[in-house]
This record gives sequence, C-alpha cells and structure tokens, in this order.
Amino acid sequence: MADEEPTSIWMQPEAHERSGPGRRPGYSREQITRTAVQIADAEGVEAATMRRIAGELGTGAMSLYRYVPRRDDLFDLMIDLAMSEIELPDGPSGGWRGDLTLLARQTRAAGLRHPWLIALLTSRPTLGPNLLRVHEFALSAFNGTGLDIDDITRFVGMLNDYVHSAIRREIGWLEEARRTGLDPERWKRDYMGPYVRQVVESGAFPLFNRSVLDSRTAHLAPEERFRHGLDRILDAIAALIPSLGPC
Amino acid sequence: MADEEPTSIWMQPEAHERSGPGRRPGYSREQITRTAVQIADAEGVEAATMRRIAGELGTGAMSLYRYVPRRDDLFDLMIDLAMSEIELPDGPSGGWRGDLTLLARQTRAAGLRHPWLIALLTSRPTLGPNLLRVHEFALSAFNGTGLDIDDITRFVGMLNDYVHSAIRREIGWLEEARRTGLDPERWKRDYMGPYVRQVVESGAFPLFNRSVLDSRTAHLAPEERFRHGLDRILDAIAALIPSLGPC
DNA sequence: AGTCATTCAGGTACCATGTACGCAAATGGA
DNA sequence: TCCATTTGCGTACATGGTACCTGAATGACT
Repeated sequence: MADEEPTSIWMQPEAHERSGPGRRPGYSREQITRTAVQIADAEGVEAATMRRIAGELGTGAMSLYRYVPRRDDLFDLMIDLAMSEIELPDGPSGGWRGDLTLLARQTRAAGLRHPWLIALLTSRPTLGPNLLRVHEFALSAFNGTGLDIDDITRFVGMLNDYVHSAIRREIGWLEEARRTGLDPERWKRDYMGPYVRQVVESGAFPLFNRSVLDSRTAHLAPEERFRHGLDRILDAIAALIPSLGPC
Repeated sequence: MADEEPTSIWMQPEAHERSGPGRRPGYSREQITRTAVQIADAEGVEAATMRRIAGELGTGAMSLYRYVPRRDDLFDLMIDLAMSEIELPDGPSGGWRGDLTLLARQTRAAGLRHPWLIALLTSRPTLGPNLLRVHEFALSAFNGTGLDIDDITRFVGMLNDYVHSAIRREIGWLEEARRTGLDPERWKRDYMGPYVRQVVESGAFPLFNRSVLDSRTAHLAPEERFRHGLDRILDAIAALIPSLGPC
C-alpha cells in the first residue's frame, strides 16, 4: 500500500480502475479475502497464513501486501465478507420481534458457516460497511416504538450478546477439538469429559451439577435451543419497553 | 510434565511435596503464572511469551515446560489466578439482586485490572476451580426463587454476557491502542476517529449516527455507565421471574 | 519506435515465537 | 559411594509476519 499511516483499512479503499503507467494488478482484495475465508472455514483461522493464502492463489506471500497492509486488516476484510452474507430487507417491517428474529437467525447461520467469525468479531473492534448495515437494521427495528436511542442501543446490545454467546456455545468444543487436532468425539471423551465428571463427582458445586445433569434444554436440537433462548431474550426486551404497557 | 496425554491442565495438578531422589524444583506453577500475569497486565498478553516470562524469572524458556505443559495451559492458569481475586461471600445472602450486583462489580474490577482476562475467557472454554466457584455463586443467587435450573442458567448467562460485553466496551480501544503501539489519544484521533467521522458525515446510517451523537449515557463516568446498564439487565431478569408476579 | 516513470510480482532475509531433544547438575535412598 | 530420578536449560527446528530489493510489465510522452 502506498500509505503507511496507521489508519483503518476502511479508509484505504482498494485502488480501483486506474489510468496511467504501471503494471496491472493480477489479484484483488476481494479475491484474497475470499481465499482466506475458504481456508479459515475449512481449517481454522490460524491456517489462513499469508504464505498459505498466497500459495492457494499460486503466488508468493509478499504479493499479498500490495493489496492488504497487514494481516490484521485482512481479518477485518474477512469479517466484513462474512457479514455481507447476512441477507436483510431494505428496511424494518414494523414488527421488531420478527425483524430481530430474522436478524438473529441470519447471524447464527453466518456464524456456523464461518466458525471463526464470532471470535474475530469480539476480538477486533471493526466497523466495516456490512457490520454497519446489519447494525443499522437492528437499530431500525425499534423505530416507531418511541424508545430512547440509548435504550435501543442497549436492547440491540442484549440481543447481540445473546446471539454471539449462543453461537460460541454451539461451536464451542467443536472448534476446540479441531484446534487441538483431535476428532470431536475423542475430545469430549478424553479431554474435557473426564474433568467435568471429576468435578461433578466431587459434589463441590451442587448447582453446577444440576445445570449439567438436570438440564432439559441440553437435549434439544441446537436450532430449537437457539430459538428458545432467543425468545426469552426478546421476552425480556418486551418487558422493558414501557410503551407496551405493564407486562 | 510426565504425562503427555492431551488432557485438561486441571487434571494434571502440580507435583507437590515429593519424597525421593531427584533435584528439587526451583520454581512453581503459581510463581510462573503470577509472573505471566504481571507481564500481561503491563504490556498485553502477547508480551507474555515463554522466553519473556522465563527471563523475568532469571531462567531459560525451556525450564517453564517442567511446570506447564503448553503455553495455552498457562493461559488457563492465568485466567484462574485472575478469577481468584474475585472475592465473594461463602453463600448467597438471600437477595439475588444484591448478590449479582456484587458479583458484577467484582468481575468488572478484575477485568479492568487484567485487561486480557475477558478476551482469554471468551476464547478458551476453561473450567478452573475459581471459575467454578464464581459460577456456582452466581447460580446460587437464584436459590429459593423456585426457578428451573435452565432458567437460572439462562439468567446467569444473560448477566455474564452483559458484564463481559460492558468490560470489553470499557477497555475497547484502550487495548487496541496499546496493541498498535500508539498512545490512546492519538489512536482515537488518527485511527478510528476519522473513519467514524466519515461514516457519520456520509449520513448513510442515521440510527448509528444518533447512537453516536445523541447518546446521553456516553457522557457518564464509566462506573455509572456500567452500573446503569447492569440495573437494566437485572430489571430484565426480574421481569422474567414468574414468582415475582406480574411486574 | 524509443524512453522512462510507475506499478506489480515475488524471492530472500530477518526476527520472534513455541517447543522437541538431549545432556549436565542436583538429590536422596540403598 | 553409587545410582535412579528429577530439574535446569542450551541448542535447534519449524512456522509465522513482514521489510527490502530486484526485475518485469505497462502506458504516456517525445
């Protein structure tokens, strides 16, 4: 990149069609990002190294630096590409509950398709165009309810926190198993399993035990589980909206 | 470590007082962990490399591997050490709201003292003794309310999600500034600032704009802000507890 | 057509990191 | 005193991001 100022990647758009001397670019930011996403989907984000991405494209690692200033910026681009898959109507429908349910499901789908997405999202304060688009849709769902912007922001935050947390739980040890190279079943049985059993059998944490042993939602299908938790969060939000009257 | 099985660090307790031949250990897991925590507090978790920790202790990097199987396990130990600072009464007081407020404040304090804590906690599914202790206290706060264990788990999850999310926001670009090596003021002004301004001025996301420009809670002191958000989450939980009657 | 500033491709190299391996030193029991 | 055992840690390797540099491609201008 020409500019080496420490500034956000979103302020350094790719040099588009250019007229003038100089060799024509053989790759593109989007192509590189797409390749990185593919690798990360299949083998985890830690496998998406500069060398590996370049190799996949049939070029050398340093070529990528013509398109992306640093590897961290590539993460931001990956996040935005994944967020671009979240399909939403142009504006809110008028029913906040339905709109937020749609948003939550789309987000979950993207998070499962790209198991690295939520982790990157929470570790990097990025504000790419697609994140902004999605966020704006979430905020707009509450338009017309007469709510304060601070309340709206808080509700959207609550929803986001639940969705992210639920996705993390759903991916959870699946990803951890892949990271350590064990297959998921073996990981649960040999790695975390025995420890949890030991904790349970010690009896030192009775309520933790109940949450492990007596849980009913644990036996639900993941999608049902997500849906159920989501409904409770939306109930909580509804309970806090004064214009809906008491209860 | 003797055992090289891929098993949780919590299943491999440190070899304590031993009688028999062999040189005596010169260090300890706790000492190493404490050193790692100090470095991470001061310079970020990425500065707590094996060589650096060892250097601080006046020894070689490989010596640490007599006490900790892998660096990732050291992260688990760091998390648990930080969690051990969360001081809680032995049992719940009977008022769930007060207990959870106490817990939230203690967690916030630990999260601010150790800016890496929340990030590690969300990136690693670890269940150290102190995490279990804290979690058990949170669950126990709802004892006697007649709630289902699944509901209790959900409420504790909601609280945790809020607390973690709020701490992340509060640390937020402070940490990001340190990571990039810029001082915080310069970071806000030169790095993220101009981009946010550009987005705002584009007018493409009107509700995002309002959340940036018209927010009233943004001007509160961090502690008030945290407290206020916490109260709303507790309100939401209260609204979902059926035994409290309608509103 | 020839010259040249400009831009891209990518090899080489440097430094930092986690950690496997091996050997020397220390230690207490026989 | 000998020896099995355990710790301390230097060496070495693989892997990572990325600075630097050379050469090739390209279009404008003379």
